[in-house]
Amino acid sequence: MHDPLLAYVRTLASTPLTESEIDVIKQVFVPKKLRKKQYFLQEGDVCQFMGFVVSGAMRQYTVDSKGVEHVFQLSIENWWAGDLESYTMLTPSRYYIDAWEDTTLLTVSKADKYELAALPALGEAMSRLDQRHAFALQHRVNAALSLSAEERYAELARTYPAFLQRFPQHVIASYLGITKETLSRVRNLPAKK
Amino acid sequence: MHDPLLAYVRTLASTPLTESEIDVIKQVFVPKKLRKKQYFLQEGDVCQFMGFVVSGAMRQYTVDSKGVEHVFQLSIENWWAGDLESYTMLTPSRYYIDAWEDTTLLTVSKADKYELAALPALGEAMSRLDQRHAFALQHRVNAALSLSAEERYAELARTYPAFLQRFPQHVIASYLGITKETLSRVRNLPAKK
DNA sequence: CGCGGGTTTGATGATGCTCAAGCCCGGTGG
DNA sequence: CCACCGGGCTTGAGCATCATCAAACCCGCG
Repeated sequence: MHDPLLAYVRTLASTPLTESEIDVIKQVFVPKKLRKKQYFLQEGDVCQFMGFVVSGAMRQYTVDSKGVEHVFQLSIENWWAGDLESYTMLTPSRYYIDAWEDTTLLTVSKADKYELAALPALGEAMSRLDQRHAFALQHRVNAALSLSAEERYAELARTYPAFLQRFPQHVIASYLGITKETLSRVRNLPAKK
Repeated sequence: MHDPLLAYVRTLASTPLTESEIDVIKQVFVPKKLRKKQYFLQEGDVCQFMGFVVSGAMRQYTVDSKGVEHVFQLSIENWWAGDLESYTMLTPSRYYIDAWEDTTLLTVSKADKYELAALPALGEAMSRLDQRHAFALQHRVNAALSLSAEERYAELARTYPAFLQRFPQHVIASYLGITKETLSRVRNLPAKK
């Protein structure tokens, strides 16, 4: 059950995990199953848990005043799900998070996460994780501000091709900040060149 | 010289700073002055220092294949300057960073930053800093993907009004991902309502 | 067979970009 | 002192990109 998470943590840590560290991880990460379409978080709630995706696929999005969904984050195996800001600041979230497929998560509360951070190897792993997260966001800001729809799609296809297999186009389109019609055209035009 | 930085760190830490912590900070943060237009970092270089802005204003931007500048980050007093990804991964940066006004920085190397992180109060402060940074990026991704030019400008004016005083409109426009002409129109239209 | 979810295609329109011109204003040098 | 220049801001006309709305299609499934 916890194996994918342990493997993941090992890629982040600079030292091998000790037995006791492995025990703590198994203890604080509690499994949770979500059915397709089931909510993990709803707007207005405080995000009490971060979830490591063991299997399945999830979607994090806002709903604007016109009722349109704006996908902010997609998560598949070996990614995280949760609203980090709500989780760390204990503020109500602006996001919905739900399962796009039946999904298995390993969830950890904020208090337990502090316990983890106290262990040297895991504290280091977590700060690396936060860094990676920040870098990914940095790239997305860049892409969103300075690339066209076609370029953004090409970049996604290059960087995270797995997403394209797992989510339908209208979800991908929203993630890219464009409409499904535009995505459809952008995908088909290059084929005709 | 270091007072603004110490005050800033105190807002991040949960415990008062000890004498020895203050000493370490004064030791590892070395002052640097930049003249207007002077580079702090150039594309292709590895970012060796992060800089805390004591006075002045700085600009971080990429230059695309057509020679157009895309402003990614603006920094004034009590903000940081530097390419965090290049700094932590030791990879060549895609950014230029230069001084928009004459600027005084307190710079810290990566090695010295690790020394700081080892002290409990400062390690905590730094991880909070990283978190804040991530939250700000998260908001920007949202804004870039789901708001119009007018809405993005309004949000900036609300969130960081100080920027509007310190940078000319064409710089603000680039930061928002729009052209200076569009920004000019967006600013003047609401006035006529 | 019909239905729901997803994708495609077309017509139209809004938003924002490009290119070009003109204005304002604060230097700087004759 | 004034003429000029550069940087910044504005305005306008035309255009590209992308959104919207609507219709049709496709296909897996009850």
